[in-house]
Amino acid sequence: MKNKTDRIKFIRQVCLENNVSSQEELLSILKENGFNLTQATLSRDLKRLKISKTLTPQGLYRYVVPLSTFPASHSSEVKKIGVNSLEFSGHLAVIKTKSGYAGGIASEIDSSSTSAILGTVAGDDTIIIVPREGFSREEITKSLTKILEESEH
Amino acid sequence: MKNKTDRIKFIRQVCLENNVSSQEELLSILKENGFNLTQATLSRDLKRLKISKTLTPQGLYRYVVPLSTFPASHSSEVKKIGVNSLEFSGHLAVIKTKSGYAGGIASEIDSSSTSAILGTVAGDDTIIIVPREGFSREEITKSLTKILEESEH
DNA sequence: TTTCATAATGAATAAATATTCGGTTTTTCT
DNA sequence: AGAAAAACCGAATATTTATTCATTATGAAA
Repeated sequence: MKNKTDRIKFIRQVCLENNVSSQEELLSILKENGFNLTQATLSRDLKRLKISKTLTPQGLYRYVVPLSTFPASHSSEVKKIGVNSLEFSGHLAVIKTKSGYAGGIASEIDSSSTSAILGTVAGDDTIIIVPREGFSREEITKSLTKILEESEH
Repeated sequence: MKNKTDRIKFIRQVCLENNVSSQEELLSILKENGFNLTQATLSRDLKRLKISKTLTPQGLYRYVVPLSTFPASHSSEVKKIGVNSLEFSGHLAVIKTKSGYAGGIASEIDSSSTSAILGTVAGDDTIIIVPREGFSREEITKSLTKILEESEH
């Protein structure tokens, strides 16, 4: 019996690589691969992954993985080298960095694809961060902290 | 009694402007506006429009109109290569692109001289778009869709 | 106009998906 | 460790959505 993390990853993988069109179908694939669960759990997993059924241009149904989902992890409290400050203005967040660091750090943020952050643009020592609507400053801060920690090793 | 074409247009409009989360809800909006139909027909209409229920980052369900089904001046259904998504946050719009494409696409937007868009800045895979005051999200979406389609040949 | 084909639609139903409920396990906090 | 809280999950169920079936409208061709 495999654990939840593996299952979630596997579901994501299957939806990326195959053309799954219903939960029943996905469920049987999962069972073939040794994951034992019910449709109820699968429905919840899909919700966690924000995977939803959409229509292809051909009019077929298909589960698609949004770009912004990622496997979560835990945090301590280290701070990224090069980052000087994080401050909010209106609904934007701004990170000030050492000169020349902005681009590199911004791309780490981009590649983390946390759902809290819609996108970033960087100058030389400044990163403008556009949060997704509905996320609080606290949530944004948490996400950023986590990202900047994780990239530290 | 209004006709099918009007109804379809209206459905798209409502899904763009409101946060509809079920067919029942949409149905009652339609009825309030003089459209008389059943859930069966609505389901078919949504399928025609390729509108599907997706999950917001907050975990709420919502019907969304795909970028590619907007009525364009030239109705090529082609979506701009490199563009992954368009989303709004506050009064800004953000386009996510394939890595490295943001600059090129942003300059196409800049040179389009649409009155709806004040300016853009681009990172590596993100374009932040600053709309002109007084333009709705829908108008911005339409403008962008048109620009990205037109630049396709 | 009549005929034939096609599209549109609603009622009923099937199919698919989300959630509630209760029990269990896991994590967190002291 | 032990209590409290939170996460997890299946069974059953509620809800939501797609489709089938039958009927009526629409339109094109003879």
